[in-house]
Amino acid sequence: MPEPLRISKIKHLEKNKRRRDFFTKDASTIAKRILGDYLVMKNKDSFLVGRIVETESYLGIIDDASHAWGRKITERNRVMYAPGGVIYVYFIYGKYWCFNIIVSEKENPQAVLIRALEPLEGIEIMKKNRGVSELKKLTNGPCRWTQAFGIDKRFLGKSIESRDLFISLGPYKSFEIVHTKRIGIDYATHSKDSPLRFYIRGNEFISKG
DNA sequence: TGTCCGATTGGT
DNA sequence: CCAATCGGACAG
Repeated sequence: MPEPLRISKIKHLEKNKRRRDFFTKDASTIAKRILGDYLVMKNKDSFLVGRIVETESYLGIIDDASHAWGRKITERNRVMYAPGGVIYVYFIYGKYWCFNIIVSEKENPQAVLIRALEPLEGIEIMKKNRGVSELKKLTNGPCRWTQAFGIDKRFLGKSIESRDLFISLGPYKSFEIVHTKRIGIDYATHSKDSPLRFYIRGNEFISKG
C-alpha cells in the first residue's frame, strides 16, 4: 500500500471541486467516478479530508432497495426528487446517519451512498468524534465516517458544491474497481443481488460487508 | 396514537 | 451471532 497522499493545500482541493452539473449523470456512473476523489469538509476550526474508497448506487423508482421505490415520497426522502447535487442524509438504527448524494435529473430520485473513506486530514478530530483511536476503524463504514465528520440532519438538502463540504477530483485513477451486491438490503427482493456496490480493490479502509 | 423496522455498529 | 436504540413510516 502506498502511503496516504498528504493534502495540505485547501486551494488545490477547491480548484478541483466537482461542480453541480457533474452530478446530473446516473447513479452508477457517479458512484464509480467519485472513487478516488476527496471528500472535503471545512469550517472555522476544522479541516477534514477523506478519500472515497467505497460507494453504492440506488436507482430510485425502479429499485426496491431505494427509499424512492415506486415513486414513494415522504417527509424524509423528498429531497431525492431535487436535481442532482443535493445531500440526502437520514437517521438509522436510533443513532447513526447515512450520507447520500442525490444524482441525475429532477424527479429522477437516484442516489449514491458513500460507504467508506480513507482518512487523510483532520485525523485527530475524527478520532475525537468517533471515540476511537484505531485508524482503520475511523471511517470504514457508512455510519462510521459520518460520525467521524460530524454529519447529521443539518446537511439534509444542502448542496454538495458548498464552501464547507464538497468533493474534489482525485489525482490517481489507476486502481481497479470491484463490483459486488449491496450491503444490508435484505428487505429488497428484485434488486437485492444487483452489482451496485463499488470499491477500490485492495484498499484497507473498505467496510466489512 | 401505536406498532414495526432499519442502506449499522459493536460486543459476545 | 445478536442486542442496542429511536425517529420515521404507516396503519387505524
